[in-house]
Amino acid sequence: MILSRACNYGILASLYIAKEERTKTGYTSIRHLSEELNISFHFLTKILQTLTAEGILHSHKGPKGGVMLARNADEITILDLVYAIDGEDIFTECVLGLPGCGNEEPCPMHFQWAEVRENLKDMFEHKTLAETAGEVEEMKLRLSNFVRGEKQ
Amino acid sequence: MILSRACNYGILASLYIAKEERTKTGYTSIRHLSEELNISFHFLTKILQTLTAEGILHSHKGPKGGVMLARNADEITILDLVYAIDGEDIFTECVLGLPGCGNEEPCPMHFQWAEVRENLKDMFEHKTLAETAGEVEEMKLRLSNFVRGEKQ
DNA sequence: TTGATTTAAGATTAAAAGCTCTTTATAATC
DNA sequence: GATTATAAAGAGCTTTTAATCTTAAATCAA
Repeated sequence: MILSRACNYGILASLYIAKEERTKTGYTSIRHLSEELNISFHFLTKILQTLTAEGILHSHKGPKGGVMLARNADEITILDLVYAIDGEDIFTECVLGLPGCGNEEPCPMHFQWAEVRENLKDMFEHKTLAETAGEVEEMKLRLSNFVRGEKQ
Repeated sequence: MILSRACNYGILASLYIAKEERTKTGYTSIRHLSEELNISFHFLTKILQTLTAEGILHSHKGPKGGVMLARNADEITILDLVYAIDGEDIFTECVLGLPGCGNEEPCPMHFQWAEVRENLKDMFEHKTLAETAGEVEEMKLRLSNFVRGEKQ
C-alpha cells in the first residue's frame, strides 16, 4: 500500500469533516466519525491527534467537543495530510530502496520513478478538501469502509 | 514504500544476474549475490526461491550451482518480478484503502489515482532486464545497498 | 459542584513484514 | 564412496504497523 492505513483514515475523516462543515458549524465528534466511517474509535483518535498537533485540525474537549478544520477547506490539500501523517518519505525514497539514490548516484529506475512520483505528488497537491468534499457530495462518492449494503 | 523490501532485493539481484550473463554463462551463486549486493543471504535465498517457483529463474544445487535467468533477458520485465514477488495488488488497490473501490463505486481519488497507477505499471512493464542491465553497465549505475565508498 | 461527555495520553496486545538460524536434499569433485 | 558446495525448506526471532484498552484531563450543563 502506498499510504499507511493511518493516513487513509486521516484523509477519509478529514473529507468527512469538510463535507459536514459545508452545512453546519462547530465540532464533529470523533465517536461520530468513527461510526460513520467504520474506523476504530481509539485508532482514529490518535490519528486526529496528530493532525491537531500539526495544526490542520482544532480540537475541543467535553460535551459538544470534537474536531474541526483549523483552516479554510480550500487551504488544506490531501498532500498536507499525507505529509502530516506519513511524512514526506514516499516522495523522496528510492523505488528500489537504495540509500542515497538521487540524481548524482541514480539507481536504474531513478529518473523514470522521479517522474511518476512527481505526478503522484501533484495529484495530492491539487486536491483540496473543499473541492474534494464537494465532489463527494455531488457525485455521491464513497468515503466509508463499509461495503455496499452493509450499513447505509 | 511502494514495493516491499523483498521485491527491491529480487529486482536488484535479477539485474545483477542479467548483467553477469552478458559476459558469462552458467549459474550465479546466491552467496555471491548476497555479498555483492549487501543483502542477507538467507533472506535473498527465499526471495529467489519464489522467482524460481514462478519460472523466472532456474536454480541448481551443489557446487557450481546457483541461479540463472530462465528466459532471455529481453523477455523478462521488472513488472514480471513485481507480480511474482508482491503480486498485482499495488496495481488494483484503492489509494485510500476502501474495499471494492472501482469505476462503479469510486472513492474521491479513484480516477486520478488510476491514471498515476497506470503510468507506474507502464514504467515497470517497459523496463526489461536486458535493457536495464545494459544501462547499469554503460552508465555505471548503482545496484548495491552499499553507500558510496563503503565497499563499492 | 457534581456528573456526563468528550479528547489526550500512554500502556498493552495483535498482526504483518523483515530477517535469521538450522536442518535437509542434491550435486560436483576428489 | 567421502567430502564439500550449494539451494530448499521450515522454524523461529525481531521490528514495525495496526489496533485496543485504560486512565487522565478538560469542558459543559444541570
